[in-house]
Amino acid sequence: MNTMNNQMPDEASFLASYNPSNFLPVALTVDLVVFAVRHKVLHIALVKRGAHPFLGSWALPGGFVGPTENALAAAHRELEEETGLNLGSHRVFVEQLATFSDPGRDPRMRVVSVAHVVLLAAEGGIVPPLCAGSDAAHAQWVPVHTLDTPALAFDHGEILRQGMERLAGKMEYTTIGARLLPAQFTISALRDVYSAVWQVELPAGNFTRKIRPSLTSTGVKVQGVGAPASLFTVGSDWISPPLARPRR
Amino acid sequence: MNTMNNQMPDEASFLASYNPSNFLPVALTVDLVVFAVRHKVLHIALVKRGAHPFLGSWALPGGFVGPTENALAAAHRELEEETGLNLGSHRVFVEQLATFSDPGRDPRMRVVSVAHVVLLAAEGGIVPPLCAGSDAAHAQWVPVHTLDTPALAFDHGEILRQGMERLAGKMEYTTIGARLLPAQFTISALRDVYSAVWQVELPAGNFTRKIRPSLTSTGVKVQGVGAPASLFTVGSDWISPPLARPRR
DNA sequence: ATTATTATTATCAAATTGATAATAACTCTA
DNA sequence: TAGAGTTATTATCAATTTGATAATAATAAT
Repeated sequence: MNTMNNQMPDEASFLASYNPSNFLPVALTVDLVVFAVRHKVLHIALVKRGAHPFLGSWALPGGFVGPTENALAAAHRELEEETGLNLGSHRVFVEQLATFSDPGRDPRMRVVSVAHVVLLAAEGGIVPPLCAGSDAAHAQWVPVHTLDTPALAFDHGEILRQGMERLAGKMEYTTIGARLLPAQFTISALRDVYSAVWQVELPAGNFTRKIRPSLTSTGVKVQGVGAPASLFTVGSDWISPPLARPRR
Repeated sequence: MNTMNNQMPDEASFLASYNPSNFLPVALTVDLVVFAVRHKVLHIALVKRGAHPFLGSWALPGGFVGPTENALAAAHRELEEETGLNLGSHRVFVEQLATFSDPGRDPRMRVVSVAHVVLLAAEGGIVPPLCAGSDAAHAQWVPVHTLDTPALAFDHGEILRQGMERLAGKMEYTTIGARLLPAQFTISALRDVYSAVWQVELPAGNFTRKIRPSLTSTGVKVQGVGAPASLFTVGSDWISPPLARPRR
């Protein structure tokens, strides 16, 4: 078998079969829609751009995918680098959102970005502060529901919109909302997450009745303002039947 | 304003700010999971590879994203080129699935692929035949549920798995299944789509009761083997409350 | 004409829902 | 320390929805 010398003709036939005149290398990046619930308000991590284009505008954190990593690994790495978060000491959840590839989305060159949704667990409503990343950009938590999304840099407003829809939608039929809380949490804290994301108040009694089958009680109780509440962990990733998101 | 000469320093600072040592150009492709229901059986379009690697294996249709098109446009173009389908004369639905970027997914070079789900409408259980594409690869409809997915080329088995999960999942809460049928269809035909995708028989009476609010009757009736059935169009993209997919 | 097949509507007990209240266990404040 | 206020959890119940099954009707096949 000719193992040594078929590498080159192989790649040549590969390119030929795919019509090389249509082939152009692109830069691959990741963009991160990082959510956290601070004091019952849904926030997103944004960086202020320190260079043209969109100098001074808010943008999503992100960066290039390296030659030896996939997009998911790049998302984890950039999360640390751009926000200063120590992933070893925080609960984070990352999932791919969608890829944005319009030829003109970056005015400088062909940049294709794989957007990700990141959920950062808050402890008692407190979220770790963000530090300026490896580039000088200023990073900050910003409330999402009062944000002027069209003012974001590039197509980041549309990415954020899709990220919010993904989070809100998946919270109907999965326990993904618990990723915004510590591993052990009260049902009320989870209900506060739903209120922050869906922007509605859910009746406590019925919420407990419907979410309970997806949770596992630890038996431990914690003191709050009123009666003590049990701590739960996620028992199932699925909520069946799904919670109905009240639509206006 | 220095519009003319800040292009170069701008791009330089862009690259610098993103750590250029981690930057590597990649080839961007699309892969297509093309579904159609033939005679009540869910099929997928596959091409037989005519070159190394994976010579002779089944693979998903796909190809490079051109310099002036986004991934969605490339998906439409490659669908025509690789399967010989005339998009002007068939109902097709295309939506992005996910992006696959593992460094080793193609042994020849760094290829990042944006996978798409494509739904092709069958007319009376008949699906247009596939022709060999612009490259010599042989294209064919293959029943999905009896397919040895791990035997597919590259990571196409995993892409197919995610595509099937997307289709089956979205059919719980949207009328996307109707995209596998002509614009006007009977409730029974739609139920057959659900049976083909979910691999379960759904009771006819209850299915009608639950799907009806999402459909619009045309008033026209068609003759089949039994009683005449009304033709419907999609009235709403959403099914609320969702249909419960029976799980084993 | 009779039988078989299918679409559609109907029926009904069981399960689920939304709304509301009851109860219990705590903190806060005077 | 005795209310008053707050919250978690369970309970209640009428209204709605569900799954199962049947009834009805309209056609083709024999």
